[in-house]
Amino acid sequence: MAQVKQYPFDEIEPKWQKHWQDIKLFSCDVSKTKDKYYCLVMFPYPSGALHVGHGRNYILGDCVTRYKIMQGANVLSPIGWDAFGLPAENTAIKGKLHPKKSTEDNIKIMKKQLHRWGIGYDWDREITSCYPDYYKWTQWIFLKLYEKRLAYKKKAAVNWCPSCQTVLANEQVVGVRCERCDTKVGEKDLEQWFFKITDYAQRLLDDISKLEHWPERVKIMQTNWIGKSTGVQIDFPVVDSDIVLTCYTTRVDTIFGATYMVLAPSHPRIRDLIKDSPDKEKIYSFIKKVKAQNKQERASVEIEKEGIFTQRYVINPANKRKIPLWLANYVLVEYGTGAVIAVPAHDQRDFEFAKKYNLPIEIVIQPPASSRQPPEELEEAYEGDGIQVNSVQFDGLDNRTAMEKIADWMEDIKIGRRTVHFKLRDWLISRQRYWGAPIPVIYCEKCGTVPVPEKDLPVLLPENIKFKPYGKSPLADCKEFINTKCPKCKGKAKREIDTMDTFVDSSWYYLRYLSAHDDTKAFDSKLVNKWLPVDQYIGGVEHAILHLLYSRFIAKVLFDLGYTSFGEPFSRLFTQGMIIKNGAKMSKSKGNVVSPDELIKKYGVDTVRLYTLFIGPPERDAEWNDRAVEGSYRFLGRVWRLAEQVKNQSSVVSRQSPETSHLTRKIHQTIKKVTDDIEGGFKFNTAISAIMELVNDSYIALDENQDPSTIKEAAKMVILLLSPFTPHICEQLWQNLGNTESIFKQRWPKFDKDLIQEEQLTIPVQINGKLRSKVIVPADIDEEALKEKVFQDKIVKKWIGDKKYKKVIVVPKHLVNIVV
RNA sequence: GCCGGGAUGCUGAAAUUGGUAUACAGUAUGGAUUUAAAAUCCAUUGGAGCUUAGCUCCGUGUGGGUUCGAGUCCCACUCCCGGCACCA
Repeated sequence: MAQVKQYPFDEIEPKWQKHWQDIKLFSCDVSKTKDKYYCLVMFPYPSGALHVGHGRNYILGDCVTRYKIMQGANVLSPIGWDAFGLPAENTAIKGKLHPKKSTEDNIKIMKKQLHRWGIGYDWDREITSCYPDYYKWTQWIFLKLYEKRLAYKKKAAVNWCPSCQTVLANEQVVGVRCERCDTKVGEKDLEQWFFKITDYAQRLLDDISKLEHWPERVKIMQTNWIGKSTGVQIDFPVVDSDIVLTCYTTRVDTIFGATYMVLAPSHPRIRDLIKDSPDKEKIYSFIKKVKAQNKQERASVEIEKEGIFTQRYVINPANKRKIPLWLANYVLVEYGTGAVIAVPAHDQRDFEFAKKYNLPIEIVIQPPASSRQPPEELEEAYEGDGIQVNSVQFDGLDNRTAMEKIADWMEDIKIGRRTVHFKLRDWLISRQRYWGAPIPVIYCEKCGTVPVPEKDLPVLLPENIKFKPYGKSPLADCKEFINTKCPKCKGKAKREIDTMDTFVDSSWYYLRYLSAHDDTKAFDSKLVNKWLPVDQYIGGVEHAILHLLYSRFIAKVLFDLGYTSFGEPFSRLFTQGMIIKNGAKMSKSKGNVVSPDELIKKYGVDTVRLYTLFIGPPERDAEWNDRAVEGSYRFLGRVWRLAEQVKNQSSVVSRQSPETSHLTRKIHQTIKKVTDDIEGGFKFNTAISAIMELVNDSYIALDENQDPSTIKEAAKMVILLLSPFTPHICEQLWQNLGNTESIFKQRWPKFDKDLIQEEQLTIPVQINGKLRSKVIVPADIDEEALKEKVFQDKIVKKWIGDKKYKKVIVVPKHLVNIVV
């Protein structure tokens, strides 16, 4: 336990935090765009007190901000609150505290914490998404999408969370459970508002390649989420009927091997197809059985494939063959057309199904000769490439070529057409909830759906409301809200009672910061075009898909509407890892939350910041270790004492050392290392270890009574280099060294190229690849001189003896290897 | 199953991207200082062996390969963590 204070952190921290406020260190004049730098952290949801895991995000952002300020950039570092959302409403239902109140309380707590952490923001630009001056413009965004026909309403089977009493987007269901409250999700049919993000699927996919400075893993996740596939839609006429069933396949080369067709049990045409079937009852009970298994359950377990014959046949238009029509549980109605053409020889699922129900298997792609088998001996489907067989005019082609030729042929004779398919689905934005931005739409008996005119925004959320544990949205009972006049005919009309998904709020907030209090428009196009895209966006990897994809989508819509001149909102993205405690993500429910407040009280905030940064590479998850915090605390004590010592020595007249000392070189090497580590991508952990080395070397120099002015210079550099990480102690020490201006008005130090190399090098000498000796040589030695030196070495002579060497490999400045 | 990421001391982790593996910390042990403790400072802290001022081998999940030289590159595999999942 640290019972003796290393340095008076409790005095200096509040002092400097106040000072930064007084000199308005972080307020940004956005009219000046020279050297602009927009550093953005994902705005937090006000959930209550922050833990050290949250802290990582803000500390990283703060380090970048302070570093860039010292680089001379005009830095915009804003903050706000993603303040709408379910938890506040759930609290209201349980605790009778109004969401507005609880949200404001939480914001107060978190704001205090951010200040206490010493995180620098331009607080004049603070935004809160649940206030009318913000959500007015969220509603405006909705109207713009509506005008562009990118917002539409449709009835859809949606995920229904019985606990939250709200609809969840497919994307928000985790396993079979609600992302937020972990309740098992059911299904319900409702009229819902959607944003047509699928219209942008291709562009969202294409532009991923423009995101040079995004983590590879995030780009891959988004690519997979959009899930593009190209294939062919083929029409299959049903025998003795005028129904035509359309199938989608990505393997049109296997079409001649189709031996049956399968429909999803909820395919819309089933009723028509089986209305005269003798097995009608059996089929209906099968459908009922499959529908009882919800989608997630069907997917999560490797359940047995089951199916039933419909007693109907379809014609394969490629070869006019009559094939049976089945229903099966492994086909999903949500994907493709809900109808699958089954090729058991070349699709494993079809293969298993065919084996079970004794359906024929026919090979149409011949694998390499070695692995050929007759169909009845196959143990699994062959899904690889090969040569076409049994495919009439396409026999002998390789299947990749055949795929194109067959598609051409089908388009020619009009039995099929090429199509592109995306997994991405439209963004469901309706929430049957109170605590969100009301959807600005009015329903009139005469005029139908009428958008609220822009001049009537915002549609205010009524504050006097009753909260009910279940049932309809609280807005449904609020007559003053619902009853209104039609903007068109002035007749009686009702308001939409759904509110918007909070991802809508967060899909455009980064534009609002530039003109946070402008009540005439959502954002200032001129400013936004100068300041965007965001130079550095920092947030948790959990937002890798939803938030980041929606923001990209909205940015593109606003670009298309001519409001902005950029198609991508964030040019550089950093996703930090989670802080783990006892092997799990910190959460209140798991009871493993580490509160920063106590640690800050005990060690000071700089220690907590330093440890958070030193714990490991920021993009990786890291296990929090309370005891290890003390190491960071001790280090800051060492820095403090070093600065105190050089301060006292400052009066000593420095004697010029004839040669550049080791410490001088170390200073410049450290400046280079720290600068490179920050620029090269958030490698704060190694930057800090380099500073630690410089401190250690300074103490050694002190012990050896080396030139005090050099040691003082080293201490000065330690303070400067450390200042983005531990700003409070650095400010104080900077002042102690006799400076009157804030350290953040200082320029980031530059290193001297000539001094970053050692004057002497220790070159390892290998013989046949094994380390045998080391020679010390001048740093600027040339290859020949180095060789000579090596062969004079006693140990080398001993190893080689009289033997002739075959060759000598010299890696300049690195090593010499002699092959004997 | 597929797609990502990873595996290095007792622990968190470094390694100039193919060039002295384990930097910087943490932990532990011993010592100095102290009436005592805390704090501070010093030493040791991958393994084995030896003829122990030191030296020699082995050692980066496993097995192979390329190379003068591999934690790093190639092939095959095992395990762990994320994401997706009967996607036609």
